[in-house]
Amino acid sequence: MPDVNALLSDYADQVLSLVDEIPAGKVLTYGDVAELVGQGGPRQVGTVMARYGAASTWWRVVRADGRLLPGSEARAIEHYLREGTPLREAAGRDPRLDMSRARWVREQD
DNA sequence: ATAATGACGTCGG
DNA sequence: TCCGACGCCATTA
Repeated sequence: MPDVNALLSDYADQVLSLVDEIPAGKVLTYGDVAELVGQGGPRQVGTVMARYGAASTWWRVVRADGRLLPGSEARAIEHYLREGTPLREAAGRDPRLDMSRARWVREQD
C-alpha cells in the first residue's frame, strides 16, 4: 500500500488538516468542519472521517447533539477524560459532550 | 438516468 | 429527553 496521504483528495486533505488543528480538550461538529473548509456538508465530512479518520484525532469531531461516536464510546471517553473535554454526565445514562463548553471557536482560543 | 446510502442537522410531537 | 420525518449532498449501486 502506497502512502495513504498521497492518495487523499484535496477535500479529504483539507478536512484532516483542520481536524489536526483542533486543540486538545475541544471539539468541532461535522457541520463546523464543513463550514470552515467551505465546501461540502456534514455528511461529506462524515464520509471522509469514516474512510481516513482512523489515523487522526477522530474523537475531536462529533455530532452536533454531543452524542459520542457509536461503537467507539469507550475509546472516546478515555480521550475526553485525559484531555479534560467537558462532558455532561447524567445518572444512569451514557455521557454526552457538553457542546456549549467543548465546542472550539477559533476566535477566542 | 434513478435509487439507495451515509461517523449529519433541524424540527415537531 | 427520546424519536421519527425530512432536508441535505456527494458517492455508489
